[in-house]
Amino acid sequence: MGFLSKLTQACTMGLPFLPEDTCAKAPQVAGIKVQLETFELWQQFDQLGTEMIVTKAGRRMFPTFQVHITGMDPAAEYVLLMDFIPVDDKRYRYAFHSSSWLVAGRGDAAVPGRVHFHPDSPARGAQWMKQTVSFDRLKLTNNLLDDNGHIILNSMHRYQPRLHVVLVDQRKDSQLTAHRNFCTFSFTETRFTAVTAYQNHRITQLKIASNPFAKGFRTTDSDTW
Amino acid sequence: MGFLSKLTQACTMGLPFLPEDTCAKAPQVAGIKVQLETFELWQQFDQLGTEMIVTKAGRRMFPTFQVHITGMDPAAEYVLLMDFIPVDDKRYRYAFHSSSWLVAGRGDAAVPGRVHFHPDSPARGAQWMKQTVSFDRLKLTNNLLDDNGHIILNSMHRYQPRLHVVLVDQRKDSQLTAHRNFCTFSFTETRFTAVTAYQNHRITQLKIASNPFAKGFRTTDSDTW
DNA sequence: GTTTTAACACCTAGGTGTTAAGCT
DNA sequence: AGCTTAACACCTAGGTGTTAAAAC
Repeated sequence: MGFLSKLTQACTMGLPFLPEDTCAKAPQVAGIKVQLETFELWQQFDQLGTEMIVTKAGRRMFPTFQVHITGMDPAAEYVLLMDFIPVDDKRYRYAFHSSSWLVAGRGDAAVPGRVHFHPDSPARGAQWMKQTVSFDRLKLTNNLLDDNGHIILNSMHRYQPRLHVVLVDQRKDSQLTAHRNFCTFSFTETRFTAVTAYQNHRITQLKIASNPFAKGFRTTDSDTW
Repeated sequence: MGFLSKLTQACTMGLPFLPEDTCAKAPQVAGIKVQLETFELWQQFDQLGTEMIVTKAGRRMFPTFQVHITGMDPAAEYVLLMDFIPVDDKRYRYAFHSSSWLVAGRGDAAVPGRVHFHPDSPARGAQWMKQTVSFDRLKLTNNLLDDNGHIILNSMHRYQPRLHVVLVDQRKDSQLTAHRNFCTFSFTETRFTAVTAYQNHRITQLKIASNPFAKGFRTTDSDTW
């Protein structure tokens, strides 16, 4: 089995969600620090209840998940990838009259678990640390039969994005040590509800105000963010 | 020294230009066949004397260098890269009155030799063979101090693009066998003169007629290609 | 009634040759 | 004179929320 296949398995199967960063004790990953970029923007969305559009063809996230990394071994090789785990086993619906989310029953059947490898992977620590690492190519879809490698999510369900930093072990015949030499980072500010159409109008307005691609919908009064 | 550094050195230094494809006898590269895509278009340009624009910021090639590959080991890993070698040691100028290229003296000082790695490298044979491999991200520049990793060329000089297919040897502590386990392919139809502005008006017309990005300059009479 | 889809106008981002000015 | 540069209008390609219709 190839490296990526093994890694995919390891990352989608056995990893429990932990609210804090988890690092193995291997010297080349233990010291890694990850800082969420555009943190203030994520916070603004989070306070309103972030929503992310999912479409059949795949939709980018906004805000984009991007991080600044320190503490890697500059010469060592790492793979960076993201996955999304359900926050709970509930389905939600939005009550427009009260402008709030309500639990609408148990979660739907789990979708095919997928991961998104950062396209620069694998690369050396020096490269990852040189500048902001952006996952802007990542797309979300609600198409269970998606054939483009996009992340599949259930609409009206809540998800927590996670970042995994995996050390590529160069030693010949080493068992892939993905279960040991990796770190997992999650930022609770990046949680969101997957939707096919925006529910909370204030989320729509914040997206329009902050996403350059939505500039066409800006009015003078929504410019103040 | 890293893999790519070694490879870069190996490819820019010691490789003599050969008009025919050259393959080492290693079983995983000896059977590789490479077919130039959009061959007819390249031929049309070649018959007129292909010109490629070079700019300070970097300019794509048109036609794009793209190939279809067969005969790889589907499970083996390969790196694909391109370089450009001078066809001769001459400088050219275009005689408008006779619509032909003339030798204008000896070639200028050689530019920094660079290679362009296909961004999907390294990847398995199965991946490379699955669909057309396109080098559309490759850019040509005349800026000797270019900092973007673009291919540096002398304007008014003739060049031959080359494709190198390098087998990535997975064995630990194997000396990098780039000097043995690789193939080089060149297609004489892809030779061109680097220019900062088009010289032959028929080349301009064929570019306008065939490059979608130049559609704005099409007239009804140049549509017939 | 709620959720999803597809077409759409309006953007960003960047690839074209043109053109006029600048360089040597 | 020959060659190069930079601004430009006009494209391609694709990321936005909107909207009305469709699906369930």
